[in-house]
Amino acid sequence: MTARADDTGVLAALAGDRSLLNRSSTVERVAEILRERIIEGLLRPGERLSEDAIGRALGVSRNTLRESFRLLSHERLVVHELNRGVFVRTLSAEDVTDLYRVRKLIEPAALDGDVPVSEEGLRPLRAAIAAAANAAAEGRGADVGTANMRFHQALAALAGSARIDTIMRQLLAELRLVFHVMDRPGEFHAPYLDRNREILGLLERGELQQARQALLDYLADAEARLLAAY
Amino acid sequence: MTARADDTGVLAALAGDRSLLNRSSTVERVAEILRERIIEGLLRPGERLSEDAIGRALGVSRNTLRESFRLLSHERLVVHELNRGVFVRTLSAEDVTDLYRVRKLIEPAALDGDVPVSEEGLRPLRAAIAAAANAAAEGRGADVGTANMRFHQALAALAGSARIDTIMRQLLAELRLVFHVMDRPGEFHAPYLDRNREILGLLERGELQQARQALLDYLADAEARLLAAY
DNA sequence: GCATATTTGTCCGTATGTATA
DNA sequence: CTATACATACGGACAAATATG
Repeated sequence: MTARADDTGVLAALAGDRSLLNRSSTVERVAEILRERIIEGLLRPGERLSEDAIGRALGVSRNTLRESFRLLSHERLVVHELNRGVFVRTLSAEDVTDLYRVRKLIEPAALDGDVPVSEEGLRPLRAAIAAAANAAAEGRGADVGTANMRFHQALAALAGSARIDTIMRQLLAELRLVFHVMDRPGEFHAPYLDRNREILGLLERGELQQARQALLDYLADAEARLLAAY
Repeated sequence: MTARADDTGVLAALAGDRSLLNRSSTVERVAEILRERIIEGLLRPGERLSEDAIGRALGVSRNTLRESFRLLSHERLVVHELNRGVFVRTLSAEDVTDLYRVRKLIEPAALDGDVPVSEEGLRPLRAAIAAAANAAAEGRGADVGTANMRFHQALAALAGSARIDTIMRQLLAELRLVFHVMDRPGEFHAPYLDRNREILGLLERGELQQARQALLDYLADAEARLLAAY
């Protein structure tokens, strides 16, 4: 932070917020900020996002902010109601069912091949497990969830498809919205660390079919627990 | 649904004109117009969409138009290049491969169950076949393609998932971009009318596994022919 | 149910930065 | 390198819809 402050500080002073290094538009950066706030639960489901208030808070014009809103609405993180504004999405039990229907389709498919998972494929899986273990040891429940999702993102990535990666990323972002209407979102993920570890172990030993079955069990269990909370 | 109908049903009846009678915003209507133009090939891959020219042509302000562009860029139909504008997307051979990777994942999955396809599920499939046959008989090649895609959209819909429907719709829209860089897009679809008919026949007879295999053959064949054209 | 205040939807003008002929 | 065209972003305006007292 201190090291970067020198570099970006000068550029930021000269070129406003848009530095030469940062090749993204204000619209995209604002969308990124809001996306993060929503995913972290700082902006809670059902909450209205006021153009005036948020535009003022972030120091951007209404027009710019509205473009960001359009991006987020396309990601299903917010809903846009005509003449009423945008609201953080509130998911229904049917949404949960549907999200898991797609997860059960996409994630196991990544393990359908007969060839063992490559070392490059395993690395992000191990990293996610390690991050989850650390977060759990330090009692950071929310971070356990984040690492957990990174594990499953990495699982889907084994399919080697850019579009599947995108689909999976959006599914997991939506799923975050579910956690934020639960009582104790932090506790939800804890039990799954071991199950993910088991899946990873099976993958390392090349037992793809068992890994696939363990994954299916995991998904069925997680879905059932989420639905029970609704 | 029925339990909530008392609360939301009344409200929906009063305020629901929004979703039924009409009333999408200008932004969405403009996006819809552009989406159609792109899908039909009137706006060709690589073409730049000038804010000024299109805004003037459609009679909307640049701010409104830019919001529409954001939606389309999120659908991958256009690419947004910073400070250069938006362009109709041009797909690569890798894109084709990736699109079919996802198709091969999603479409056969809709036939994975053991239960025969319901009558409601078969109806849109038959309608699509009939539309394709009509278009073929009248030499409307482009419409054969449209009907063909509707058939596969209906196939994916058998999964009963709103999100899969959306994913499929976007995949097929992207795929249209591929056809528009080919020499004779109209001719591409003609041979597949019979194959779709075959799939439908197998589904009607409840032979799901054979239908699934025929579908996989279809997809492999279509992918190969598209890649050959690249 | 009404009158008022607030907020969104849309358009316009403009200043600045960026890309390109 | 300059000139030109264009995108980016801002702020103001006003009508229309919605929320509030």
